Amino acid sequence: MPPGLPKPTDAELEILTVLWSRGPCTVREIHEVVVKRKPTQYTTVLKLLQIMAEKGLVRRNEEQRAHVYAAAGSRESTQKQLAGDLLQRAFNGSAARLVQGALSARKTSKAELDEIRKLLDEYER
Amino acid sequence: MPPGLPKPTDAELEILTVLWSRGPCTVREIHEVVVKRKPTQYTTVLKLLQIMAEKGLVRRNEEQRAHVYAAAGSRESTQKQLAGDLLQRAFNGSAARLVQGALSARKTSKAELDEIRKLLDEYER
DNA sequence: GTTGAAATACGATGTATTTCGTAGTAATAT
DNA sequence: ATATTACTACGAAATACATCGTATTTCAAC
Repeated sequence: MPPGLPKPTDAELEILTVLWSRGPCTVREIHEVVVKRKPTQYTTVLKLLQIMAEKGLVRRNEEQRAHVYAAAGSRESTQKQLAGDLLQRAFNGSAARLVQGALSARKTSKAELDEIRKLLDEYER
Repeated sequence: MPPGLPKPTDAELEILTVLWSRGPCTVREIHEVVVKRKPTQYTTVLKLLQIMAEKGLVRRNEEQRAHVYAAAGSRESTQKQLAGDLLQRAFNGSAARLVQGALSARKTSKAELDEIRKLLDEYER
C-alpha cells in the first residue's frame, strides 16, 4: 500500500482541512483561517506544520521566503484512513453501525440520503 | 440530552468495547481480553478504569472485593458521539463523505449494504 | 550597509495520556 | 495466627500533544 502516513492528531487535522480546501498555503494563510475558529498564536501553527513535515503529513516548498506547505495525503485517502480507524476501533468493523451513528448525530437532508444511496449502488460491484 | 460524557481516548475506548460486549466486568476479566490484543499490565488496566470512573465514563460497584465496572454510556450514544465528532472534524459535516470513507476502507458485504439501505429508509422520516 | 518587517528555528512549558512499580489491604488456606 | 494470594490505591515516569516566547535569519527599502 502507498505511503503509510501516521494518523493526524486533532490539531493536525484542523490544518489539513485548510490545506485541502485552499490548496498549498503559507503559514500565515493557514493561521488566518485557523484563528477564526480558535484563538491561536502564529508560532503555534508554524510549529505544528514543522512537526507535520517531519512526520510526512505535509510537504514543504522552501523556494520562497515564506515556505509553502501542502498536504501530503489526499483528502480522500486521509478520510478513508480516519473512517477505517474509527470503524475498527469503535464499531467492530460494522459499517452499518457507523452509518447509524453518523445519521443519529446530525440531521441529514433527503438530498444527502439520496447521495448515500447512490454510493451504495456504486459499491455494489 | 443525557449527561455529556467526555470523548473517550483510544485506550479508554478499547476498554469500553469490552464492557459493551460482555457487560459489567472486574478488572481481571477486562485485562484478560485486552491483553490478547496488546501486551498490557494488569495495573495499567486498573489505573485506566480508575481514571475513567473519575471522568464518569464507567460506574464502579464496590460491593464485592473485586470491584465491578460497567460502561456509563450506552454503546449507541457513545458511537453517536464519536461518529458525530469525526463527521464534524474530518468530513465537514458531510455524512455522504463519511460513508464513502468507510466503504472504501473495508470491503463491505452485500448484506451489510442492504442493512445500510434499510437504515436510510428509516431515517427518511 | 543599516534598519525594520516578516519569516523560520528552537527551546521550554503545560497538560493529557499511557504505562508500570510498589505498597498496602482484604480474603483465604494452612 | 501466619502465609499466600488476589485485589486496590497511589505515585511516578515516559510519551505525546499543544502552545507559546525568544532568538535568529532573510529580504527589501532606505
